[in-house]
Amino acid sequence: MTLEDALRSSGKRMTVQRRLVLDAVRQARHHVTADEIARRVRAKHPQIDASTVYRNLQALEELGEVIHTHLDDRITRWHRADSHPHGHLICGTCGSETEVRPAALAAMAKRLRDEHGFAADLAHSAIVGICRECRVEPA
Amino acid sequence: MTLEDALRSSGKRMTVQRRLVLDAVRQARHHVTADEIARRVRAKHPQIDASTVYRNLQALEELGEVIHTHLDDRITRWHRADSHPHGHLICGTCGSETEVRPAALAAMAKRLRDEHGFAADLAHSAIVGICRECRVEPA
DNA sequence: GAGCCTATCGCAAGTCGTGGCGATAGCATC
DNA sequence: GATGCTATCGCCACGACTTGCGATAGGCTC
Repeated sequence: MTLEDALRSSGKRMTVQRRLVLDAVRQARHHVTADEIARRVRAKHPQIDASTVYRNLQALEELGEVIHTHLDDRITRWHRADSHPHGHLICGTCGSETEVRPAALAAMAKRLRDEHGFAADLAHSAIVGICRECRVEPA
Repeated sequence: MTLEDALRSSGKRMTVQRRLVLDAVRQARHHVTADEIARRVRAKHPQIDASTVYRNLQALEELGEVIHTHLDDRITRWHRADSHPHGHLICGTCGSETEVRPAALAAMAKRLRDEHGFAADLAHSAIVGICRECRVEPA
């Protein structure tokens, strides 16, 4: 389904603001915060409000164009929906962040599906714990 | 180690505010929000500020008395450290919340430890996905 | 291309949580 | 029990969102 089809079938519209937010997320290499997106967007259209950015990120997520992730701070990260999926391991001691292949999480996802009928999205929230270095030599 | 020992050895003090916050978390049956704790605390001492509640929850967590958890909203939940540990499965579609025994998550924790040397705390953040009911009959 | 419906916008106010600052009060010592 | 060091307090302002509201502007229809 194209973006136009998705827009039409959900009764949404394409505005200049929505276009700019989508482009900003697509151009970003990795995860970006709403604030970073707002800055990029305002480079061309300075009057665009932060709430517009937030609302468009939500709308674009409903359309399947972007995805958000939670690391262990209070800041939501966004990325394009077609980037390679992966989980995050975050060390609560030193704050280091490691990416893990979905395969490493698939076994647990399968178990949750078998035992609870629950289709887990293990890339949505980071997994918090203690990394190898901090276990050996606590900071 | 008793609470007094823990306080002494970390250079912390026991204030009436800290006592009230700890009691409020201990008396709560399940998870509670900082706001709910603040309300309980203010029932006796109305002048206690929200920031004091937040800072005491942090301090009590460092002392090992309370623990915080993230569900899928932006609100942190607190509970006593000696309650039975468990993970949370949260449906992104209907919002339902299911508790899971740690054993169901232990297999994945082991895999992360073996492959990445990472000691995951799978009770810290809820696991988001789609529950059985919503998979069969999407809302 | 004008008209109409309503999704979306910019603005302002509110929520949850964090951090700085001067005042207060634990608690160890005398 | 008085003294002194400093952890903690209440207050306030900020940061990341969220939400209600009247104004604007997509985009379908004629």
